[in-house]
Parts: sequence; C-alpha cells; structure tokens
Amino acid sequence: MRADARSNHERILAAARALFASDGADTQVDAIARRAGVGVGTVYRHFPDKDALMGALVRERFIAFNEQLREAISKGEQQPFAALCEALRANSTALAEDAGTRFAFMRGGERVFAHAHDEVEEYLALTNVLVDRAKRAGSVRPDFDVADVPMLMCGVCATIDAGKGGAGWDWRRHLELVLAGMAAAVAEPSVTSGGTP
Amino acid sequence: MRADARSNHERILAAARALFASDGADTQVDAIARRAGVGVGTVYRHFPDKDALMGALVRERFIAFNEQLREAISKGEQQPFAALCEALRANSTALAEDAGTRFAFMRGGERVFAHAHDEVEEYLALTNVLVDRAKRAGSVRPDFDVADVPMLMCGVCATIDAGKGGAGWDWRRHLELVLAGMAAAVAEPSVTSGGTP
DNA sequence: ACCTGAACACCGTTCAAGT
DNA sequence: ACCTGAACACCGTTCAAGT
Repeated sequence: MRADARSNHERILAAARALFASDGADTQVDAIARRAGVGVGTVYRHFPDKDALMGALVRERFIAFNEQLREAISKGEQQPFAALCEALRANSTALAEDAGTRFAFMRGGERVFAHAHDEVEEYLALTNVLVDRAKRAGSVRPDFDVADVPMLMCGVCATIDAGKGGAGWDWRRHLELVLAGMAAAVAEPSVTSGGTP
Repeated sequence: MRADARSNHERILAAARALFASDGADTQVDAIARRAGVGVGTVYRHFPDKDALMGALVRERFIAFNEQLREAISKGEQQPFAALCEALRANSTALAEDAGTRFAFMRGGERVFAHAHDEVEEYLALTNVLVDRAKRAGSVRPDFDVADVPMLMCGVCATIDAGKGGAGWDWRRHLELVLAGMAAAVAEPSVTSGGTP
C-alpha cells in the first residue's frame, strides 16, 4: 500500500471514531471524509460501506482487548479469579473511554462483527484460559461458561452508553454486580430454584 | 377522537411494532403506513416523527411492566426476594416476545424514553416496593439500589437482541446471573475489594 | 494506483388539495 | 376533523474524470 494511502486509511478511521463518538447515528460519511481531509470516494475505496468502517473499529478494539487479556494471563497465575476480574475491568475501562467504538459495538449488527471474526475467536480462547483457571480454583460457579463473558460484557457496554445519556447509571457498579454473580458464592434458594434449569 | 382516527392510531402502532420487529433499522415510515392501510401523512398526523412512534411502543411496554409489578407486589408478601425475581422474569419474558418494542428500547435514545417519562417513574416506584421488602428481609445486598434494576435490565435487553442474532446467547442465563449478583450472598474477597468503593 | 466530487437513489418529512 | 400522496430535503453510494 502506498504511503499516502496508508495515511488516508488511518485518518479515515480516526475521523470515524471521533465522529461516531460525538454525532452517533447522525454521523455522515461526508463528514468523516471532510474531517479526514479526503473525498467521499476515498472513504469508499478503503471501506466498502459504513458497516466496514464500524467493523474496522470493532476489530481494533478486540486486538486491544486481547492484549489486555494476555497481560492478565501472564500476571495472574496465583490469583486466577482476581486476574479474570482485572481483565474484564481493563476491557470495560477501555471501552468506556472510546465512545466511537461503543457506537459500533451497539449499533452494528452481525455484519459489523463479521469484520472482527478472527479477533473475537481469539478473545474467547484467551478469556477461556482465565475462566478455566478460576473454575479449577473453585472461585467461579462450576456452570459458568466462557460464552457468558461476552454476553455479560454486552450488557455492561449497554450500560456505559445509556449511563452517559442522562440516566446516570454507573457501569462500574453493573460490572461489579456481574462479577459477584460469576463468583462461586452461595446463592439464595429462591434464585437457583426459579431459573432456567 | 373520531372512531376512524382511533382505529388508525392503533393500526399504525401495531404496524410499527410488527415492522420494527422484522425489519429493524430498515423499517420505513412508508411501509408502516402501507401496512396500517393509511397514507404517510396520517402517520405523521398521529405521531410527530419516528421517535414518537418508538416512544409510544416504549410507553405501552412500561404500562404492561407496571401491571406485572403490581401483581408481584400483591402476591409476594411472604417471599419478597422470590417476588422481585419473578417480576423481573415476567418483565424480561414480555420483552423477549416483543422484538418491535425491543428495537425501540435499544435504538431509541433519550428522546424516545421521554415519551414514557411518567410510566418510567411509576416503574421505579413499584420496583422500589419489591426491592425494599427484599432488603428488609436481608435477601438482597444492602448496597443495592432501585436504580440498579433498569441498569441491569438494560443489559438483559441487549442480550435478548444480540442472542437472537446468531450469537446464541441465552438471556435467561444472563438474568439468573444478575439475580445471583443482587442476592445477599457472601462474595469472594477479590471481588469486593477490587471494584469502585 | 489512488483520489475527487458531482450525480444518483433512497427515505424521512411536509403541505396543498381532498373528504 | 381527518386523510392522501406528490414533492422536497437529506444522506449513502457510485462512477467518470483527474493525478
């Protein structure tokens, strides 16, 4: 790729992240092109459509998530559950600081996540290392599954977004309640008896 | 309101719910009008814009939520935590069966929820009755707050939607983990020490 | 190879004319 | 009072012309 093309590629992504963050659903491709200092056609040369732009943001985020997970894996051998919690806190904090990517997470559908397929697979594999260790140590409920992690994190992400919008919710609280639910604590009879078997 | 106008009003809402459910973000106002058997202008006569249409769906849903809460309040005097859990399960199940309203919940912003302001207030007041009873009974963590309920339910709603879209997530599982986190269980030291104070 | 931006297509919203 | 739908405005995407 030519040097100017690579520079355009990066500037378009940065512009998209900034504008999705500030304008959300009102973000226009024209505005992204203008902010990146290129013509609209150039945006479409680098990213086939708006979904691909959002997909690229999601992909970058998962690459960063995976880096944080690798760090937790290498540092947290002695306290597996604490390591898992710290990794999820680190992931959430990063997401909380990146409203543009959050927009892509929440508003992009399957088509958007498809652009990050490999990175999501790696995310699950790395998370599984942490979950598995914690389960062996007996500090996570035995019926907990790796697939529960993105499910619960999707909920935290929804709270981050809604929380900034006037509702005044605290995603850190949401995350801590979720971590408490993961822990191998003695749940009340009424909880464990009432749910899906 | 004239009888034909009231009938149109209801048919437009039903058409919107059905089309938001099947077409999501691709739902066109023209299509809603066609399905309701009216002209576009009539849609705009009843609902000033698309947000108002979504807001009406949200409003109807909260009215139904509140009915379910009142039922749980009147039936669950003896087992306050079980009553709270049952109410949240009933709310979630209703939402899981109404993809059109879910779309409005997730994609509508503050402007959409503003159309249901009073109903949301009542929802919080009714939920507080259940939470308060359970806290007095010692079965919900003492630091739990009513405002945590919509926050956590927002997460469950995100899972319902994402779960139907190929990810294969089970919102019932999400809800049960959330209920376990609400319970006054003995959390691991590593959880309680690491979060926001 | 890559870039540009005018032109096209699509859809939310309005409003003059109708009952 | 309420309804209709053609017309307008706006924005995602394309593509012929340029470097």
